[in-house]
Amino acid sequence: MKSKITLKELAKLLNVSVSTVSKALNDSPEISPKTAERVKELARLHNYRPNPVAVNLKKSRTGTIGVVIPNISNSFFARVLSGMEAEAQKYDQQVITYISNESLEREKQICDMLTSGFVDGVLIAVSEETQKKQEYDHLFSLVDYDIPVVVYDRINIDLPADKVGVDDENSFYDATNYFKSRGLKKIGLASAIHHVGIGKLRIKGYERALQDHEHYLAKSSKPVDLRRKIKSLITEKQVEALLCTDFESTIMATRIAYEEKVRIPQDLKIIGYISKEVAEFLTPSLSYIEQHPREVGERAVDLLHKRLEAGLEPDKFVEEIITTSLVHLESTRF
Amino acid sequence: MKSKITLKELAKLLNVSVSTVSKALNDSPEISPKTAERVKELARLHNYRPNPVAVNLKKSRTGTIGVVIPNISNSFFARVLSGMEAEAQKYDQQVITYISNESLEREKQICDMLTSGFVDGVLIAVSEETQKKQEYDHLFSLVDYDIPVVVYDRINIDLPADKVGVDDENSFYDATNYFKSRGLKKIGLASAIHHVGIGKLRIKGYERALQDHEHYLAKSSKPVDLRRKIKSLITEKQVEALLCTDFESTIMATRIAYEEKVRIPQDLKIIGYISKEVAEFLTPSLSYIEQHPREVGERAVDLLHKRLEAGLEPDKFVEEIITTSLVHLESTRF
DNA sequence: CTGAAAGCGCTTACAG
DNA sequence: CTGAAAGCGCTTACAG
Repeated sequence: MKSKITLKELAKLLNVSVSTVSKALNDSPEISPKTAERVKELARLHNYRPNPVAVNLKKSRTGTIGVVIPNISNSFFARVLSGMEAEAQKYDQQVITYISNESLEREKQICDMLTSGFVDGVLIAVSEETQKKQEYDHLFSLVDYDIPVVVYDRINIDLPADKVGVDDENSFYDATNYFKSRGLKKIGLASAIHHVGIGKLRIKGYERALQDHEHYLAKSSKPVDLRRKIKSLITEKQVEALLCTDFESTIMATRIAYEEKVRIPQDLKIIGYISKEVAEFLTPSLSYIEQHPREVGERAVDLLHKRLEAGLEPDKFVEEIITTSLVHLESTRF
Repeated sequence: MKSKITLKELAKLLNVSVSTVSKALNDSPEISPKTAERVKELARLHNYRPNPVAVNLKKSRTGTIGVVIPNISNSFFARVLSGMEAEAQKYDQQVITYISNESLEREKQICDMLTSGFVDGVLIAVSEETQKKQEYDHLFSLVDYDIPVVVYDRINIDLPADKVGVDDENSFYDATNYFKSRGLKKIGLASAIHHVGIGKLRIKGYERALQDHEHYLAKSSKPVDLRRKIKSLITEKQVEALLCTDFESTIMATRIAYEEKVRIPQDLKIIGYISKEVAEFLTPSLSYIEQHPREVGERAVDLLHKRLEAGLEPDKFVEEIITTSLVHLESTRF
């Protein structure tokens, strides 16, 4: 049972003052090499670690950053968090996690907590409900309290904050163009999330690339309807390729293709928005849009760090867009 | 731009001492109702919130709990975290998240950090590598530093700590018996995680229930091998039911059944260890073992809280097992 | 080069 | 009922 040793105790053991010990351990040039060595020696022996709470109080900071996540079961956000955690370690910041469960009410509670000084800065992806109701007062109050905020992923919101987003629109613009460039004419899109921001953007990218061609859309948040619509696209319209904006529509499309004996990729190419793990695992393996969630997390932490270190111009906010990649597996083989 | 007001400033405005303000805000009986009201009034007006770092320093605590997660992309752990976060809020504790990525090295680093006083207690599921190498020194050092530890999920480890686990063995024992009770004779099991603790337990439950019957096992961590073995079980051995210990084997089994025109549930019943979201979404929907991850998280936080409040007997550790439920969807319809 | 002092923002015995 | 003082464990001007 080791008990934590303090600066004061260390000082007593060494017969020097607390200030000397503190300076020695912090490599202050004021201290003689000899004393410094003595101090460090004993500190090492006792495995001394400064009490972070005391250090933070002294430095008027918390040493933590608050991360607000709408839905942790979504593996995209889970990976973003992972990137944040790794990057925060580099800056010796601890990550405090808050989960809003896509609820505006919960998000308000969280922001209220955050304004009382638990964290040095906040990384947030706003909840769906918040987006829908466009109620941003609680976010502005963070800003009012001088707490730096970085908005990540769901950046379509008018807030004086730095932002890190994913290039949703271009991902499907490029994917659609890829199919066009390979000579495909009938390119369809399936979506179970056409009503939310990222869904809209992906669809927009598809439509922008396809403005001169015919569109083939299967959109519904109701599984039964979506299934019917996708089936129609595959069997009646006989689309040659299908872009799927989300996990549900992707899995459904592959399943329907299989049931209808439409071969992937021979008769139908598919690109989905699913995670690498699932994509590689399916039969055939599924080409997917890689969003680089870890990078989103890392960049968000970096931006916050720069902001905290005053490395960014005040009142001028940065917006970073992480470019997606199209990863080709079996389902897009020509 | 509101700037945070301090006790001292509040005291000056009110012409009373800092102690009086502090006591008034903490509802000390020492303070006259009149003063208390005056103080609270002004505090409300300025939206005063005590600086948590200062309060924590004074109270010799951190106000945070550290959660170590092996793999946040695993939706089980994501949900556990969600439960922890919700429960921690109730106790006004902040959750600091650390992700070990199943790496012993990383886990050691994390534990090293944690011993220097960032948190009041630790909730940990040890990494796979740690389990395999059975190197637990870093965990013992947490205990040595008097940091209460609660081990969750992967509790098969000899550490003086409270534990919250899932009843992996019984889940498959019960599931197997369910099939037996319905008169099935050829009950198989597929696993891509037969080499790790939870996989072993699930298989053990299956074997215990089936001791007098023949076993039908398909185990491999290599997709190609696993696929071959599952296919053999389904087509050659013609098992009537299949228990799958993990996501990979579950998806693979349904796929193979479909390819081989083995109908689910008519010819083959399946129970898998997959999340509700995926289970309900598949065609047909898949019966699954619900592990109640949120509850695991909640109970872990509760235990830690009790331990911190000295509500648990010292040197006597609690082990809680969360009972799983078998959720019947279409794949087990008789 | 070393140390006494002030202070980060609180809480809490203790004196009056 | 109120306030001065000590202290949580540090850091950092400042004096010597």
